[in-house]
Amino acid sequence: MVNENLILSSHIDYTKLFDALSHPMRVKVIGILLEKRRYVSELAKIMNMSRPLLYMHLKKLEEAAIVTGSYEISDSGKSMKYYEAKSFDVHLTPDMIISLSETIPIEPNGKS
Amino acid sequence: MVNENLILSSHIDYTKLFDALSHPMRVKVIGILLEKRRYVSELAKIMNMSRPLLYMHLKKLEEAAIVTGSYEISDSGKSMKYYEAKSFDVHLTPDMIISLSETIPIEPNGKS
DNA sequence: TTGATATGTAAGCATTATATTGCACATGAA
DNA sequence: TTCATGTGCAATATAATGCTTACATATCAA
Repeated sequence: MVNENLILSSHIDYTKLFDALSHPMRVKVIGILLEKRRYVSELAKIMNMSRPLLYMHLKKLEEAAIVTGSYEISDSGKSMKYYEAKSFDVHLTPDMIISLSETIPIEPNGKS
Repeated sequence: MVNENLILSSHIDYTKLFDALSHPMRVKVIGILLEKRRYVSELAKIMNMSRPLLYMHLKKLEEAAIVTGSYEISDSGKSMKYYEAKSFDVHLTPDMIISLSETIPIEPNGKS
């Protein structure tokens, strides 16, 4: 049986993954969500961060498939958006980077 | 004996590391330099990239301590700047991110 | 009805990142 | 001297990020 909460390495967009991990506050968010799922306002309070800014970071994390959000109706009837972190297992080594590097084409002007 | 070509995990600035890896062309550069060291103009030709742009990327990689540059006088007497990639071994797992997350303070406004 | 709490998102602004063009200097070989 | 090749970097333009303030809607409880 496949663990659906684990990101499969073959499906990873590494550029997005590394970009998602390139900001301390996003790493912090992942750390918090790995421990326990949280809804947006709750997370914003913990992080001491405005919701618009938090949304921006969550969007990046979601695009990198590190976290997922889902709506839920609380007992009191309010709509809550819960975020949780997925599991992952990426081994960063020279061989891994060489393999990854070989999948990257060299464009005419070095762009990508 | 310590392998001086290996980045020790205890010395890694992960934000800089991930930021360095967040651009495809930089990953490509690392892949190329892991295979063989190259001097700047040579690398620029391989990458099909202007030197100023390549310098910008190399600067980021150097700040993340993934590559190092050094000058050398060629047989013909010209000054060449050679770049080579260091080795590394980073295991990206939930536990690792949680540990990393715990080192990141929460600032008053979520900044960092 | 008002207040607290949840959602979402638009608009503006400052700062970085990315990428180009152009110039300068040095050396060896033709 | 001129050409090819190596070095470095300034100046500029454009795009993307990061962050704030503000507004809008919805529900429950007082």
